[in-house]
Amino acid sequence: MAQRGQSDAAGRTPRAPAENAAEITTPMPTINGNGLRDRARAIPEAAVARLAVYLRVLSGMKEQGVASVSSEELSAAAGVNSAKLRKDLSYIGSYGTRGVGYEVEVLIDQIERVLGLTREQSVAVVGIGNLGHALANYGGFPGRGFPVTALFDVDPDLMGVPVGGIPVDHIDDIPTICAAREVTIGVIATPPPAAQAVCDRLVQAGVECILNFAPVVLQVPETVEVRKVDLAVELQILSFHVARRADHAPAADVTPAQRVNGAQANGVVVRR
Amino acid sequence: MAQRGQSDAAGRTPRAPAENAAEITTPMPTINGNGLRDRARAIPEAAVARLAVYLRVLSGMKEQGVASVSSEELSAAAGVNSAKLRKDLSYIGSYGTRGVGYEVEVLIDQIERVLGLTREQSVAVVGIGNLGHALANYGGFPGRGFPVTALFDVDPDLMGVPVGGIPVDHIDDIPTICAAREVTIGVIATPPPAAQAVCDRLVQAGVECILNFAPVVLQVPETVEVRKVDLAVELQILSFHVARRADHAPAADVTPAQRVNGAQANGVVVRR
DNA sequence: GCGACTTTGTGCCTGCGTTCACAAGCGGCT
DNA sequence: AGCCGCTTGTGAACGCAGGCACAAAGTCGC
Repeated sequence: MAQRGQSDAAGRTPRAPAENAAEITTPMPTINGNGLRDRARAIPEAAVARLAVYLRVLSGMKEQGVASVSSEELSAAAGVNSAKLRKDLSYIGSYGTRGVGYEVEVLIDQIERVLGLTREQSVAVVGIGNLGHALANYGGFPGRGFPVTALFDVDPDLMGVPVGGIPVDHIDDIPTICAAREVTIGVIATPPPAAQAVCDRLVQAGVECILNFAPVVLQVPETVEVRKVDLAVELQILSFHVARRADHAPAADVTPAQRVNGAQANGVVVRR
Repeated sequence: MAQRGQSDAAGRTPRAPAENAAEITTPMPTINGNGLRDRARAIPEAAVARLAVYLRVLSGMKEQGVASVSSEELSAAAGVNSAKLRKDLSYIGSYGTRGVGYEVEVLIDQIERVLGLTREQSVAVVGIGNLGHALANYGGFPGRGFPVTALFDVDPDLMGVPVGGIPVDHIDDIPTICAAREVTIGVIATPPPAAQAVCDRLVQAGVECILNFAPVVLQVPETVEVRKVDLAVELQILSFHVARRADHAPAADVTPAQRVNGAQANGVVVRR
């Protein structure tokens, strides 16, 4: 119960959203040091993912010279409901102006701050196959980047060969090199059998966040955050939908002719 | 019938249970009644994603000669709660034997049936850059595959060059070639500016499911299913967690175990 | 300077997905 | 043959996320 109380009833609502969410899940405030950025804890995971999308859209707008944007415009461009967008933004504070909208630059700065993009995150990619190559060259992230500072593989032919400007090292060197280069995010793009071993080495090196492309369930200490991207699963989900359609409406079959590509979205007419 | 009123109150901390209990009214989604496969409609999206994971684990078990498995074992291997696993499986029918477990082969067959893997889904990959190469060569999917039957790009140097055994065609030929090869799933791995145009062509070709790797929000008719994989967003989510940790516990910490988020092991101790 | 208009921020309600706990059911043991 | 232990399948509770709708708050026009 930090400084809540009647302030939100009285007029100002400093950081109300953090309250009602935290109230249920975590009775323990744990406002260590500064109570300022602590509300970041209360942001729902799903909202974080969307914030990243908003950030990209905003970056594009900034480049086009757009200075101000309303929740309606931004939500349309990001493909979400405008109420949801406003709620997402309210998690990180109140940076809008009623009757006007949001200042693009301010919003960009705030989202970057919350997402931790103000300090660069070193990334290590393990497994320099096709996918690893793609990732190593992916350098062009929007706004601040995630510099890939280390590459690893087991293939002797790859050792020392630079890919995307970074030489490849042997996975046995993961602990030393990652620690030395202060890698904070590890990306696993190895064949499935090697993934767990690689993961263990990354953890050993102090990496606390891992993006896993290998189709295996990694076992990690609970201090380590893992996100998984599984191409096969994505395809199978789509396959499910194909099958569902086929079962569901066997009559309305594929008729390419009648399906004129109407750029009809969900009622949203975003042109850009 | 369940006298759970007592046993529940015994070990729980009920907070105002009266309110929400008011209107449960189970939707009753017209499940079975006739045992048709039409109930596939009722499977939650999240459950479908997990079914794909179970399928992979089961395939591995089958190869190792495992004939039968309990929900406890399977859930541990898949990194989920055992109750959740059983509920997921119950969506597709009752194929377990009480007191024993599930027959691996039966489960594999049923999951494949529900996911629509019994008929092969032709996949087209558009954008043969680094990522496109990786996808084109990804052929080795578990169990039944998703044969990649068409590749497209705009680069004249790539035309006709086989990648992963399939020649590359120009994106202008998407409508004809995709229709001819009965492509059901399109994968977009192009640069962002080209994505929407490619998407339109795929839709025009009759493709109803699209996997989008380009960081743009695609506008499609509502008959088309789009799934998005965004590497930058994934990294930014991880970055958020790095930042949260840094703010939260500058020193060695005890992670708030409340969210071991991510479908990873929930304190499940796995052999090895 | 005041009123009307615009847009944000959010309380509340609804619905979905996850979790819990237990009865039903099956096999093996005595 | 009957009981006992194990495991499934599921009804019900719980918590989170999404969406509506409105009051608060600021701007613009007159």
